Amino acid sequence: MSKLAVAKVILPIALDREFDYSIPENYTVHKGNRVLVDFNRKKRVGIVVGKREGSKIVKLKPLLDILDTSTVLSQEHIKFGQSLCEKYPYTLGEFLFMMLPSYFKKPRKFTSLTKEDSSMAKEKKHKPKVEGMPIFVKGDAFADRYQVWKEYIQKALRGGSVLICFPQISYLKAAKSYIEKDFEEKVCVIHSTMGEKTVFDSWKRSRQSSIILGTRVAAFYYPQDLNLIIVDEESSPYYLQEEKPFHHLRDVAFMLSKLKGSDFILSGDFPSLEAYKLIKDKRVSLIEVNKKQANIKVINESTHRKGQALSPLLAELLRKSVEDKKRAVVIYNRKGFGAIIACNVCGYIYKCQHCSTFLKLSADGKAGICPYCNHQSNLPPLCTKCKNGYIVSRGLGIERIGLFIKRIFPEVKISNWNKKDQDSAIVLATSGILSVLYGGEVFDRGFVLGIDSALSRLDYEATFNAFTYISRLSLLFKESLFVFTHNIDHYLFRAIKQSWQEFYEEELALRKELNLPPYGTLAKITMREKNENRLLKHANQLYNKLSKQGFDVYGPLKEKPFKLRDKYRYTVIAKSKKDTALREAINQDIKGLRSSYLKVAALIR
DNA sequence: AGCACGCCGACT
DNA sequence: GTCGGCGTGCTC
Repeated sequence: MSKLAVAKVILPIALDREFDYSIPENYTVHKGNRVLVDFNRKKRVGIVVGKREGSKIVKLKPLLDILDTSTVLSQEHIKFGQSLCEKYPYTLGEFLFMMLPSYFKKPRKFTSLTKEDSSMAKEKKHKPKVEGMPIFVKGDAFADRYQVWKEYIQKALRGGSVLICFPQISYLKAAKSYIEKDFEEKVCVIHSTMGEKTVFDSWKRSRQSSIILGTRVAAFYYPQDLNLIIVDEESSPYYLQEEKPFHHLRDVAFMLSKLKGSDFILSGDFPSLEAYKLIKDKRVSLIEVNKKQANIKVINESTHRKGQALSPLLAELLRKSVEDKKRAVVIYNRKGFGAIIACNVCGYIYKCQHCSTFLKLSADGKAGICPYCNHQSNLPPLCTKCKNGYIVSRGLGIERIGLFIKRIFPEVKISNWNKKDQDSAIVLATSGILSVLYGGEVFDRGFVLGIDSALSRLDYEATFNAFTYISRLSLLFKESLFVFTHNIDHYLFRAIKQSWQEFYEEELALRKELNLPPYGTLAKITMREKNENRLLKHANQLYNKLSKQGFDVYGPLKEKPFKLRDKYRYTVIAKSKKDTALREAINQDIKGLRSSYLKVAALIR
């Protein structure tokens, strides 16, 4: 065997394998460098994760180019990627390329700009952590939580950088204005809608002693001198990435803080059950600031017919609010006029050609648009079925509710929450209004509609999510929040009158009994393919495999929507007390199922 | 994952 | 003939 210098290269594909390439004699390569290689007759950007002498492969291709003069990913980044692979059934290639701004995914040369950059390569040890245990900062308003963080941020900045994650861009923007008042020159913003060049510039700026404000993608771009991680609105469902590589930011941030030895702060108005359990088990300490007394009133509508234009009880309460000269907010969590489009004569409902979904009216009102695949279809002037009627938007959206209200109160000023009209007596809102919690704006009375449909979802987190949704909304109102339901016996409506801890304890007990997270591990495996029957066969196969291995298995269940972009989708759910056993089994089982027509994705938590 | 290659049934 | 769906194997 010749003593040939060989680089082990990882490529951004769903193959958990490294590929050997020979290093030409005049090249110097380091671990963490990006390189250009010929892979399967195509030029691709890869990352060098190791070197060796010689290879088992006889016909090695050479590296075509070294793209970085300084290492873009440290050894520690690679290690972090490897630990992510252990936790989630995805490849090192998929995770490593998440740690790089997309600017680096193209074969662009990158030259180290400042001498500070070289500190990345040296991987020097940074300051030891300040706190012992992670903390949870619980506070209703962002401003209150931030006051607690501030001291930690100042301390951490002395020896390095701070990463603060927000679930949504609207929250991030609201928080940015606060934080910039204190740390203006240090703030860098990174989120996924920013555009390649802007992310790249922020990434460069954030390599040393900065405060990175970002959405969940920013955690993967962490700098070498990271000293403190803060996850705000920690219980937000936006932290769960529902496409591959699936992950939950809370877990990713936790792993990162352990790896870096950095301080860790979870924060929010209401913790997730996962965080609450950590607090309960004394693995996270709780700091509670400025608790507001919520005033929630449940309105029983069970004596009224469902589907009425506007609930008479709501109309009555709104009239009273207007009379009392109070500012009322009507909250319904669906944007636009309605959910579907249909013929006004024969009632035919228009569906997407590629999905089992109903089309909704596009924003300009001229086309039918699929809410899942975004496919647009032109609307015929007359209904294609009966050739007799017009196509109209049907179903309920916040704008239609607004029309109903306008009809009852023609002289009252009504506006949308995100418009500037600050003096409206009635404000229309979707859940987006929660971002004003960051600004601290307060209305008088709130009216929540449509909570029943959130509760009817087949989802073990539905009640918990509805609880935090209502509790959070209640913080916006000086007087009270009215919640309308046809389902008054649901335990949620008893729970929201108790203290949050009581509800959390009850919900935890339920999870424990059912072996659900945070007590057990839950895996949701979704499979999709064009042929419905064959897909069902495959889904049953997976079901049998998992149940033979002794896991609690459910399904196959039809995903919603069942057909998406011309592919049918089934889900199999598996539960286990043994976390690693389940993860390993799924890793194995889905490998055996992969083929060119069957796509498998697994969400494990 | 992507893609080339090869097999086979369907159809102008 | 040839087009397209789909199984298999390979990537340093």
